[in-house]
Amino acid sequence: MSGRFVENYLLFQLAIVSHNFSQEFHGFLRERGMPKAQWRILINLVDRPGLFISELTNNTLLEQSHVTKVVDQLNRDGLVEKNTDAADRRKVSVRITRKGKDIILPLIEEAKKHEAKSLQKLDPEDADLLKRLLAQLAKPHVQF
Amino acid sequence: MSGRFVENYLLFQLAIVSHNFSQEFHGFLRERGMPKAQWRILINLVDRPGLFISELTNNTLLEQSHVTKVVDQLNRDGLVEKNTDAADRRKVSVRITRKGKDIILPLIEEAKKHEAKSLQKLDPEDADLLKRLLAQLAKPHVQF
DNA sequence: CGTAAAAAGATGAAATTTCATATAAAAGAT
DNA sequence: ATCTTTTATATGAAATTTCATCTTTTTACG
Repeated sequence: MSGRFVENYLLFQLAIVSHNFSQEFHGFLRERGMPKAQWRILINLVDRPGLFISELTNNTLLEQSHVTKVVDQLNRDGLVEKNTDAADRRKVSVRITRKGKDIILPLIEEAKKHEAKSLQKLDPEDADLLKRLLAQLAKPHVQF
Repeated sequence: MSGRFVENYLLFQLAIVSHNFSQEFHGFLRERGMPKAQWRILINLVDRPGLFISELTNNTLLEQSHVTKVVDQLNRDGLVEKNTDAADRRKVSVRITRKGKDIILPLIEEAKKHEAKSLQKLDPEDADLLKRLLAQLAKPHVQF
């Protein structure tokens, strides 16, 4: 173990691993004309009845204004539809369309394959362990 | 465990955890006028005799042209200096200056504190385990 | 109620990041 | 040695992403 800060900075190591995997798959997506922001939004919508812009913002690691813009693009392309919420007319509910599903479902299958390949580097128990550790880290937020 | 793809997509969970931690600390850095790209470059330079642009590109998760631009900015601000390599005059060696160190070292102390706080969510053995798993995942690259 | 404060999204300008390509140097091939 | 290819970095335009702010709607409170 080196004395260098950067090599022992666990959160940077986490960023590296995450980034490397993401880049692999995002490159694949880009070739198919799907930027990562669209991907993240669509995989959140695919098996839910609809989410508000604010919920998408919380779940996609994107900025609110960015979500608004990408959702508008997806809407123009017919992959999602927007509806103002009847109960609270400030809120905008975003729902994936059939066309959107037809596009995203095959890509999700590819993502599963990619994930399986990626995790082959770990013993199966270790993969479960990693999942548990990540879940534990994900929960609260450190107040810095 | 839900049947929803996104909640079982380990590599996205990894992205979420990494992003959340990074955002916490990058927010802190931004308040001190240090964008994340500068931070990443400087922590790679701080305890090494000098790195080429290409090495920084490999170690910072940034694009080559982005590294060039940020290094130029750091150079203008006097935090690093650039020198063409004598042996291979295409290469540019980047070295942190005393001023750069004076700025980055206190921030690294803060990063260590932040990391320690973040990892308090895990048992110490689990933190070591996580580190091991990440190291294992970091090594090769899946050919997608 | 009526007004103030808070919350949800939208918007345009500014900043950042990427992409494609240019330049320059080194390495390889004939 | 000359020519070709590859490698390292730089550059400018384009695309993406963020920031600050605006509008609309809801909530809170006197």
